[in-house]
Amino acid sequence: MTTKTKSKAAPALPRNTILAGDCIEVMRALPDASVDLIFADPPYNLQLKGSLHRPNNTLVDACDDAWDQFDSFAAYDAFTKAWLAEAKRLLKPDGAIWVIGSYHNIFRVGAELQNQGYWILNDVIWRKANPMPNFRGMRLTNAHETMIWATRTDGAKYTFNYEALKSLNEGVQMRSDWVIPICNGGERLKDEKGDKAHPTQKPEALLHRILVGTTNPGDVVLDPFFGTGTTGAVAKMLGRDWIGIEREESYRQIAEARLGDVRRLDSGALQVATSKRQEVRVPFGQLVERGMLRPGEMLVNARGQSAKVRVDGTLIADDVKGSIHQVGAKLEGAPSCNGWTYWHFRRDGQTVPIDVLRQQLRAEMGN
Amino acid sequence: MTTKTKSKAAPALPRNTILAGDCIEVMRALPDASVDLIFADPPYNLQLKGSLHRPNNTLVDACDDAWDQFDSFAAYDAFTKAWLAEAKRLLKPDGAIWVIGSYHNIFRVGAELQNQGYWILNDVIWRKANPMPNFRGMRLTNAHETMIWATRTDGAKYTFNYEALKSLNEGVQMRSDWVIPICNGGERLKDEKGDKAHPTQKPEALLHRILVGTTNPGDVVLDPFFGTGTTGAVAKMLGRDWIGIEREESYRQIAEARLGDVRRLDSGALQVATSKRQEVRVPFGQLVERGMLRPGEMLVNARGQSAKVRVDGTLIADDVKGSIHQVGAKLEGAPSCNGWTYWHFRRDGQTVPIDVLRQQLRAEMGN
DNA sequence: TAGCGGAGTGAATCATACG
DNA sequence: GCGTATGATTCACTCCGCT
Repeated sequence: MTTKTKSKAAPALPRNTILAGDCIEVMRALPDASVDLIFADPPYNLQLKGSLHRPNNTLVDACDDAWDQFDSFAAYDAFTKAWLAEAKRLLKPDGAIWVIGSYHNIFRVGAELQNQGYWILNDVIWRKANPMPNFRGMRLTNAHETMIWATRTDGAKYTFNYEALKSLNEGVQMRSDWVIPICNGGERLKDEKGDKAHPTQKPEALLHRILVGTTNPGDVVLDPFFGTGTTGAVAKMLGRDWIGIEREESYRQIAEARLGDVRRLDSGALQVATSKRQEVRVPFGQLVERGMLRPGEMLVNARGQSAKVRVDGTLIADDVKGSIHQVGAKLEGAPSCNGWTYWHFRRDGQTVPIDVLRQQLRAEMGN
Repeated sequence: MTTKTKSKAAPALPRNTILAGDCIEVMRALPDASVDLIFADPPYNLQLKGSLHRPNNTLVDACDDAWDQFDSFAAYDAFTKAWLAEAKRLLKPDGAIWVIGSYHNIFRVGAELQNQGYWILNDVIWRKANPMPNFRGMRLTNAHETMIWATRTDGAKYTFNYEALKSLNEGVQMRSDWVIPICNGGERLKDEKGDKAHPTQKPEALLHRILVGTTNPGDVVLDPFFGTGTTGAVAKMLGRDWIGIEREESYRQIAEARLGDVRRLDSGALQVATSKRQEVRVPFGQLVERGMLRPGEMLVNARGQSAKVRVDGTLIADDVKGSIHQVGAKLEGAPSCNGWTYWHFRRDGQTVPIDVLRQQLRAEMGN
C-alpha cells in the first residue's frame, strides 16, 4: 500500500444504487479496495455482442470453423480477463468473489481467476431441484450450475460464517452442493406482457446463502451484471450495502422498482450463530489469580492422570511442565490439545471440565 | 484430415492390456482414430501445503504423491495440452472423452478441451454420498468432483444410451449430478500392509454409469491414467475392450491381478441395483432462504410462547438461541424436541405447524 | 446370531493472535 | 515480518470385537 499522491482524486464509492453502463467502464471509475464481496453472473453466450471487444481487428475467414471457434473463445477470454482484473482492483485485500456459470463458460472463468492470482476456496454446485428436462434425449438433463468462490489473493482472511451455514443446514456442515429450486412462481419477475423479465433470473435463496455465509451486515456487495437486481434485493434485506452495474435500461427499471419494495430486516433477525473463535480469549492463569482454582489443586484427564496447578497458571505432571495445552498434548503424544476441554477439576465429588470456569469468567466479564 | 502417405507404418492397436510408461509417449505410439472412448483421471495438482489432522488428532492420509506435483500452472497446462492433443488424435471421429477433476485442475482442463476443439456435451457432478468433512470449519465440505463429457469435435455422432441411463435412474431421465459413494470397503484395493493401494481409486459405480451410458459392447475404451485399473475392470465386466496406460509399476501389478479376476458378464446380466430414493431431509433454514418464513417472523408454541426466526435458520426466544429443536427442548426443559411439530406460524389469523411448510417444500422439490 | 459400540478413514489447496 | 503459543475442529460409512 503506497501513499503517494494519485494522478486523479480517488472517487467516492456510491452505495445502494444502480450504475448504468458497461460493467468494465463503470468499474474503472470506482475506487481501489472498496468492496467486500463481488457476486458476478456474467454472460456466457458466445454470440458476442457489442460489449465484447475482440482483442484484434482481424477479419475472420468464416469458412474455417475451428479458427472461428477459437476466435470466439479468445474474445470471450479477453472480456473475462478485463472484468476480472477490474474486479480484483475493486476488492478489499480480504475481499472475495463469487462467479456463477455453466459448462459453456465456467472453465474459462475459473482458469482466468487462477491466472490472475485469485485463490479458489470452493467450487459450489447449484443443484436445481426442478430443472428443465432435455426434451430430445440427446444428453443428460443439465440440472446444475457451477459457482466459484475465491479470495482476491492466496492467504486473504476471508469472511466465512461457518456456524451460520451449519445452522442453515440443520446442524451439519454445509457441503459444496446446494439443492435449491430454480426461480419461478411469484418470485419470477414478469414484464407487462407477462413474459419473464430476465432470461436467467437467479433465485433469492441462492444469494441468501451466499451473503449469509460470506458477508457480514454493513459489508459492501457489488454485482457487475446486475440484471433485475436479485443480488441487491437480498443484500438490502440482509442489511448489506450493495452496488449494481447494468447496461440494459429495461432491466435497470425493473430492478429499481424491485429494490424500492425491499425492506431491511431488523437487526435481531440479522444475528447469526457465531463461532467460538470470535470469543474473548481467557488466559488459564486468570482462573488461578481469581481463586477459581487454587494453586496446588490437582486436575485430571479422562484417563485419570493428574497434574498440579501452579501459581503462574502452568501445570506439572510428573516431569512434564507447561501450559494446560502443552501438558495435555504431551500426555497424549498428540501434536496439539485443547486443555480447556481436556482437563477437569473436582467439586463436590463431581468431575467438571475447566472450560466451565472459563465460561463463568467470560459471563462475569460481560462477555 | 490429409490422406498422404505416412512416414511410418500404422502400428496395430493393442487391446485388453496395460501399457507401461508415460501416457503421452505411449499414446504417441498408438494409431490414429482407433479408440471409441477415453476416460481420463489426470493428476489434480492439489497444491497441499501442510499436514492436516482430524479433531481427534489423527493424521489425514493426504494425496501428496510426486506424480501430483507440478511447478506451476504453466507446467500443468503444458502437460494437459500435450496429453489432450494425443487423446484427440487417438479418438475415432465420433469418439468421446470423459475427464474427471476437482476445482484445482478442472477449469484448466475444460478450457483446454474447448481450445483444442473438443465439444462439451455435459459437465457431470459426482456428488459424494460420504465425503471427508472440512475438519477445520474453514470452507464448505468439498463434497463433489466434476467430470466433463465431450466429443472429439462439434457435430460428432457420439454414443448415448439414453434409455439405459433412464433405466438406471428408476425411469427418470438421468441428470447431470450423480450421487455415488466414494470407493471404500471391500472394493478399495489394499497393499500388503493393509494401506490403500492407490490414493485416489475411483468407485466402479462411476465407471459403470459412464460406460453403460456412452459406449456399446465391443467398443475400445482407453484410460491413459490407469492407476489400479478401475476403468479396465468395469470395461471388461461390461464386454468392452480396454487399454490402460500406467507409469508406476506398483499400480500396474495390482491392476494386472485385478483384471485377471474380472469376468465378463453374460449379456443378460447387466441389471444394476439402484439405490432406493430416500425421503429428502429438509433443513429448517431452507424455509427461510426460500422466503416461506421471513427472518424476524415470530413462531409460537402451544403455550403461546414465541421465538424469532433469524437469517441463518436459528431461533431466538429471550436469551435462548439455537435450532428449532434446541429452543423447543430448552423451553420445555426436555432432553429433545421435534421442532417441526412444536413450532407454529400465523397466516390469515390461523396458527399452522411449520411442518406444513416442510411438506410443501418436499412436494415442490419433487420428493 | 443379531445387534451394538468404538475405531478407522476418505483427491483437502483446512488458524490466528500476539510479541 | 516471523516465530511461538493458544486452542478450535468432523460426516458417513465400514469393519471388528464384544455381548
